[in-house]
Amino acid sequence: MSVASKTSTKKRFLQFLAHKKLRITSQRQAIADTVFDTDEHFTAEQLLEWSRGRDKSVSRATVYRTLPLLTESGLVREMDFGKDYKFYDPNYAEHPNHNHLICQDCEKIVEFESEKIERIENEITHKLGFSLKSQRLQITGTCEELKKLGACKKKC
Amino acid sequence: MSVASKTSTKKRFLQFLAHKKLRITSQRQAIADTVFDTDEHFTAEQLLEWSRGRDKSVSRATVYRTLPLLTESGLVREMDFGKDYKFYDPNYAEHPNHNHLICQDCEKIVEFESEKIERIENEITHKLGFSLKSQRLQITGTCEELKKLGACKKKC
DNA sequence: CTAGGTGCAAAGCATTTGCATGGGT
DNA sequence: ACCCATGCAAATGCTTTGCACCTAG
Repeated sequence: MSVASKTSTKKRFLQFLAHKKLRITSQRQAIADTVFDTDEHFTAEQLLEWSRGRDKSVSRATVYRTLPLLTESGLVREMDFGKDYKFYDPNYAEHPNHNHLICQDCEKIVEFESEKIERIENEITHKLGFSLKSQRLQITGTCEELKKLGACKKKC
Repeated sequence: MSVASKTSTKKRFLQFLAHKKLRITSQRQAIADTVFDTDEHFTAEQLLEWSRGRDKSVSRATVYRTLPLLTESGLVREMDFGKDYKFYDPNYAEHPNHNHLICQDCEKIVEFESEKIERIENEITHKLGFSLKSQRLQITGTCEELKKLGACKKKC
């Protein structure tokens, strides 16, 4: 994602705060800077660590109190990959319908989009009498081909 | 699901235990009876409660120690609907590729299958250099049509 | 000024685990 | 008999919260 779009995503978050009449504190700015400066999925603990790198005064409590604001704004999405802790994905602002493919060996995560799947999902949802609000598709696989190419960096 | 198929699913679990040279205790039987006697998704706490209805001697620890065996057998699947606790789905023995549609208002859950989506998932996974092992698709929506028909029983 | 925000530490809560006892095989 | 499985209760680890102080607006 471009630097410009990331910057504007951060701006959108600050606007979200303003709209809810919430204060723009230095801690919230450090957290927002961190979140919208990366494409990576992160945990609360990582977000704390990275944010403290920018502003020592960020506490664990503030990180946990800010995460719901981030997801509520629609710019970050909570993800569950079956671990004890949650992951957060900062790429929903630009790609609200993207999906995840996870390698069960090396835990590499690839994001992808599919208009075809979106269309079928809408069809089915409608046929069952619902209106689609959001969707999550998670595929688990093994990156055998990537292994051959030497592109799977970790445990493969 | 028919009574007969549920009975045979339970048998498959007992065979799974035998195959792993694990003991068939009264507690494990009570838990298996409970799990394979329902089509409903359940939590660890519910499973404990229901199992104790059959056998007072079932403890919370045993339930938590049995759940991994159930998922490992492939007959039950761990689900995450974004709550603090996990749900378990006992319908994977018969429909290993089914998906979930959840009403965000009343939390009603509908299961569905789609060959088309399965095909596209396989295509994409292959194109990205992976072999598909499993998939989870979860759609969140509102059951407006069900509301009109009066079929949405809860908060709608 | 002043209500909302923060850090700290304690609390919560689902899940896991150590240990002594019990029961399949 | 052997030793895996169990119940109990304590421990774990992520997340939440109460409280007194602080600070953005």
